Amino acid sequence: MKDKNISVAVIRRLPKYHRYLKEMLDNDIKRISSKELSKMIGFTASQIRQDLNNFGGFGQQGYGYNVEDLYNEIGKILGLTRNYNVVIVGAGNLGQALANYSSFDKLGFKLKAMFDVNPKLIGLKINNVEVHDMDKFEDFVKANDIEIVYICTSRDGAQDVADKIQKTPVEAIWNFAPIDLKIKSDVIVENIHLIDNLLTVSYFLKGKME
Amino acid sequence: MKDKNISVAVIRRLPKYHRYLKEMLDNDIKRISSKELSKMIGFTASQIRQDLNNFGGFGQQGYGYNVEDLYNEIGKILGLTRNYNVVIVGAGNLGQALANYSSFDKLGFKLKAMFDVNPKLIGLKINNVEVHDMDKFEDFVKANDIEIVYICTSRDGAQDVADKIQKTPVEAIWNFAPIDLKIKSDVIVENIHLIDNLLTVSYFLKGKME
DNA sequence: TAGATTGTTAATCGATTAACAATC
DNA sequence: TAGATTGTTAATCGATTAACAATC
Repeated sequence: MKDKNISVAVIRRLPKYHRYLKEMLDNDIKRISSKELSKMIGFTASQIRQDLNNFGGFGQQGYGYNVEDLYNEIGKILGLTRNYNVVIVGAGNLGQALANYSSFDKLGFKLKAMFDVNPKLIGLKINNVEVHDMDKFEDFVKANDIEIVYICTSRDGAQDVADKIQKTPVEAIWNFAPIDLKIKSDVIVENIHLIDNLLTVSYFLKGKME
Repeated sequence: MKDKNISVAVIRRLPKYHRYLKEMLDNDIKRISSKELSKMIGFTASQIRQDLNNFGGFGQQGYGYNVEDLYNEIGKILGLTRNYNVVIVGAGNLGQALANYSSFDKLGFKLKAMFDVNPKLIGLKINNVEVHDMDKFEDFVKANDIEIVYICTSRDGAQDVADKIQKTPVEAIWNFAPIDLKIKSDVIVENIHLIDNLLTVSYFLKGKME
């Protein structure tokens, strides 16, 4: 399975396929055609077939796709065949919210520790995971094979964290701070820019009003 | 300013322009050319000029763009010239995190109330905003000219909230539940699908490893 | 077998980039 | 004025959709 030259647009649709297939699986739906799936998921049948064929022929002419097989295949493509060690930096409300999401854990994203600079938070246990002093960050991350860091600090703290991360073997950052991190190494960065998203809401709202 | 037939791709870049221009403004940068901005923001100069010209000629040949003017113009395009009344449904960690973000407030998104079904949360005050019983939702929303609802419930509660919303004049939903809401009316829905985003992280991580 | 539906190629559409005349 | 940089048109590139032969 050589995932070469797959466009980002395709990749970003994969989790949605995964989500819908899981739902069908839970509802005991055994097979699905691109046409039926199209109706549910809102992509064209043609696009669905194109998307899936980037990774291999998972379907069968005249039949469609086996839901369970396709679900598993997409899981594999998304890297859900193993666990990932994770830490959260920033143990405020958002960090705590993420620490409490059991769905991340179920998918294999295993939270090993949280970090903060605030003495009031250090020592707390959130969902059985301890909040450590940020001083311990680099050592902990190196000693525990941490691969992904969720950055839940304020805007101002985020770049510092990114700089520290680049001195460790951490492979990926999931960034919630409203800033584009400057990264020299090949660390993967995926951003959740909440404000950017909220501003599109007001944009569309404004359009509706006119 | 008739924002007609502007593609969504353009719209989703606008908040990033807004963010960078704010930063320049804070750093007393008075003017910027598309070429310089390109270097900072990572879009091509050509794309920047194309994007901006969808909304009007904000620049000046031989000079570039006035940072403050452009910042204000983009703010206007994004609908940041007035306040929006907001409520949050779901007063758990995530709801509380959003309630505490002062940046939303500063941009004009004014949180008027929170709602939950959990008796332990009802009556609490988060950042001076009270958590009400979900029973009061419809009445409150109608009586207080609420335009945007942030849905921070679990997956299972979200569609119920969406159904309730459709019985009110609420115009837009910012949805954090991992589900695609079924909406019959023309309510705007903007999703933050955290899991979908996290799965792209594991996808790219997997690609790196190979 | 006949019907259904995929896999895949070709056509279309839209978005990005390049180029340059207009003009500050 | 000369240099710089926009606004805008044209060219290119990539993504989506349509079509249909292959085949289960």
